[in-house]
Amino acid sequence: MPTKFPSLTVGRIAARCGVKISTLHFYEEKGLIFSLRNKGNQRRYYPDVIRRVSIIKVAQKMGISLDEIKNSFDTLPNKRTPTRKDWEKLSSQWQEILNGRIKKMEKLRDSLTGCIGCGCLSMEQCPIYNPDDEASEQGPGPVFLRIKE
Amino acid sequence: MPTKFPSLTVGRIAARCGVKISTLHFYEEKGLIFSLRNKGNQRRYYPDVIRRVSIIKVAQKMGISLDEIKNSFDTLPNKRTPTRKDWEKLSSQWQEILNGRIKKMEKLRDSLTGCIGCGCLSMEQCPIYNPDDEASEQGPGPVFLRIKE
DNA sequence: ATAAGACCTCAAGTTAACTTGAGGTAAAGC
DNA sequence: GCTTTACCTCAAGTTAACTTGAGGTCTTAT
Repeated sequence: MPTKFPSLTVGRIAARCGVKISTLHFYEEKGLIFSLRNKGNQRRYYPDVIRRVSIIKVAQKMGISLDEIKNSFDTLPNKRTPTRKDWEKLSSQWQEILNGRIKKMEKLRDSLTGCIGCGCLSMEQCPIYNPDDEASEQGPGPVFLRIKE
Repeated sequence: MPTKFPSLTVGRIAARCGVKISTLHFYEEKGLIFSLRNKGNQRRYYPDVIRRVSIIKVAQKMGISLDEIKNSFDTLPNKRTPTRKDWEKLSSQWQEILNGRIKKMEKLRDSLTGCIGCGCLSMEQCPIYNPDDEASEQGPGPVFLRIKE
C-alpha cells in the first residue's frame, strides 16, 4: 500500500498502457481500476494501475470478459492489484478457461476434418450438425439432426 | 435449382433449425438466406435453406462472423446453397481460420504457463505483456513493454 | 364464416466494450 | 498573465447479432 499521494495522470497511464483515456474512465466506472482525485478533480494514479491494466489486456486476449476479470480481481484480498502470488492464481484460473476453449475448437476442427468430402451435407449423420455438447444436452431442443423429410 | 414453388414456412424452418423466426428475418435481411413470397406476402422457402442455416450455425461456432460467412457464400457460383464440393471448400477455409485461432490461444496459454510464478509481473520481460503479433507489429504503437521508469 | 394462430413490417431495445462529442475547468509553458 | 494542453462529466453513438413489441394481415381449422 503506497502512502504518498499518487501522481500519474490519466494521459500518462493511457500512453503507457496503449489505451485511450476514455478506456481508463470506462474501466474505472466498471470498478476495474481506481484513482484518487487532486484538488482540481483530476484523476491521479499509483503506478500499479499500469500492471492492472496490462493484466486486463492479457486476460482479454484470452477471451475473458471484463465481468469475469472483475470477478477474479474481486476474489483477491482487499481488492488489491494482483501480486506475484495472485497472478499465479489468476493466470492458472484463466488458463483453464483457455484450455477449455482450445479443446472445443480442436474438437470442432477435427469434426470439420472428418467432414471434408464426407458428403454428410444431408445433415443426417454429420457430427458437426449435432455436436453432443449442445443439441443433445437438453432433450428436444434444436433439431439440426432430425431433418429426415 | 428447384422448379416448384417453395412451401416451407418461416415457422417451420425456425423449428427445424432451432432458431427464432426473427433470426431468419435477420439473416434474410443480411443476404444470408433467401425466400420467395406467396400471394399473401408470406415467406416460403425451399428446403435447402435448412442446410444453409445449419452451415451458418456451424461456422458461427467456429467463431466466423456473419460477414465472413456471407463473403464465403458469395464466392460460390450463383450464390447457390453450398453443395458437397462447396462445403469441402468452405470448411477447409474455415478450418484454417480455426487453426490460426487455436494456435494463438495455445501460444497464449503456453506463455501463461511460463509466466506462472515467474515473477515477471514487473512487466519488464514478461512475454505475455508484449507478444510479437501486436506490440511490435507497427513500430511504436502500444507501450506495454517499455515500462522502465 | 369466424376465431385462433401464424405472418408481416418497422422501430426500438439489448449486451459488450468502448468511442465521440459538447460544453466547461485545470494545469503548464512562456 | 495568457494561451495551449490536458482533464472533467454526461449523453449519445458504434458494432455484432439478434430480440421485442406494436399494429395489422393471412391462413387454417372448425
